[in-house]
Amino acid sequence: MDETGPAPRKTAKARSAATAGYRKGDETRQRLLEVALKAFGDASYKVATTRQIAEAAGVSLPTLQYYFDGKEGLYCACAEAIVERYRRHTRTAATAAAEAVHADRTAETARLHLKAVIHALAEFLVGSREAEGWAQFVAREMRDPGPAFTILYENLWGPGVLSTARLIAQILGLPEGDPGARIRALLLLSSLLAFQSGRSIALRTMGWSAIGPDELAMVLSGLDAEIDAVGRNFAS
Amino acid sequence: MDETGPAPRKTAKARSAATAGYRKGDETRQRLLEVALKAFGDASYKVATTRQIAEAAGVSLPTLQYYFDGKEGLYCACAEAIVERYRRHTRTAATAAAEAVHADRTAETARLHLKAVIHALAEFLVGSREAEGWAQFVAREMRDPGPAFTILYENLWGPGVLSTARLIAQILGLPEGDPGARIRALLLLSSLLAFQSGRSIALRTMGWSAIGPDELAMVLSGLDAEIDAVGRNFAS
DNA sequence: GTCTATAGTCGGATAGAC
DNA sequence: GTCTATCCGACTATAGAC
Repeated sequence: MDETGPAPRKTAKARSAATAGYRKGDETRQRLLEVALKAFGDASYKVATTRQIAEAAGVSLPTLQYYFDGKEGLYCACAEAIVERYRRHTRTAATAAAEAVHADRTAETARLHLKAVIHALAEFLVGSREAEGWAQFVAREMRDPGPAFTILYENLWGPGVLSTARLIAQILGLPEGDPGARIRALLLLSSLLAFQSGRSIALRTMGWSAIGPDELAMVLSGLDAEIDAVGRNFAS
Repeated sequence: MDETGPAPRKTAKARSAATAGYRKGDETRQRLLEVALKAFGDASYKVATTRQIAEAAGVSLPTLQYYFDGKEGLYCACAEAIVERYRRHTRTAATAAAEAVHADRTAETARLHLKAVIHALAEFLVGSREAEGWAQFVAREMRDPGPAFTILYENLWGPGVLSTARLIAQILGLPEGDPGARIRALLLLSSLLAFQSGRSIALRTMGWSAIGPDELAMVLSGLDAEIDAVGRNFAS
């Protein structure tokens, strides 16, 4: 039950690193992965360099080759690590919402759970210092699809958008899978990124120097207002 | 009154290209700029290459050097060109909204103009085929601030967010410059990017193959619903 | 497992002819 | 104004010793 888990992560050439027994070099592998997560968070796939990563990890270039079979293998390993860590961070809210959808199909229950999910996501994306780089990684791969797009779409974006859309459909009284609900889900999730991908703009606009707990609370209340408004009918 | 205007765009070294008279090479310069806009739209500053740009423009590398004093100069010239073209595209809606703010300070007028501004922006960002690359350029520079960040923030993001925030504040009955209104403005503008930066996710989620007039209409109606909800009070 | 040394490629920029 | 030729640095990956 380690950070990365024991199972299926080696590429063909690097298989030997996972032979049964003590696996002496696992710590080196882990250090490389950690450094790479940071590096690929700071810069895109093309711009980040294996030299820089190897140096920061205190190993030489061929070592990286040995464990991950090259730059692309390392990049994809990072994507898988992000998926796994993201799951651990948001499991609670996600399963609670999923159960609620089945247990109590009223609009107000769905609204409460939508708020809970969005709060969890916002806290993860904006609040957690370490998640900042991961979010950048995911956002970049979304905009300029690369070697890890499929991994991230199938494990993060796809399920996330769909479960959000399900909650919104329930609030609006629409059938599951309604296109309008999906659009609203995309708009809502995308607005979250104002304070993540768009951090430099947001800081400058708000006159903040960082997004701490107080700032996060203001953002959350803005998001709540948006969610409160979903599906309300009003005159005029 | 040409595409780029006559005035102050040369760097020190490239000054000679703008000496009085016929300026024989202006057409070459223009061609390079056009190609560069496309190239820097498709790829980031680091990833796009001057070789590729020069070749696509049908000139050699030193020519690029001659007109723009290197890669960075070309990049900033692109940013300035985008600002200028964006202004031409949205002048109408922007000035109308600005006047309305002064003429008629009711919430409903502000709401109508907010819708008009957002529609104009969405049509520009999502609808216009040529703006696609420009939007990518701007979005990238927002996330990873580079040589052109200041140009784009001061001329695009800053004014855009502020005028949106002003309209929202008016709808909400808050004083101009209220932080809550600014947050709502950032959230609203950021949600627009779901169908721009997030195009690959959006297409896949919606099952669309492209965003044509019909799809754009659905997005606009989602945005309208969001705007309609701003500032409404409702009993739970 | 991890290293040194190096191959092979490609990037931006410059010198200097025309 | 625009070119050809070239420099030099940085990158990914491999060969092969330890």
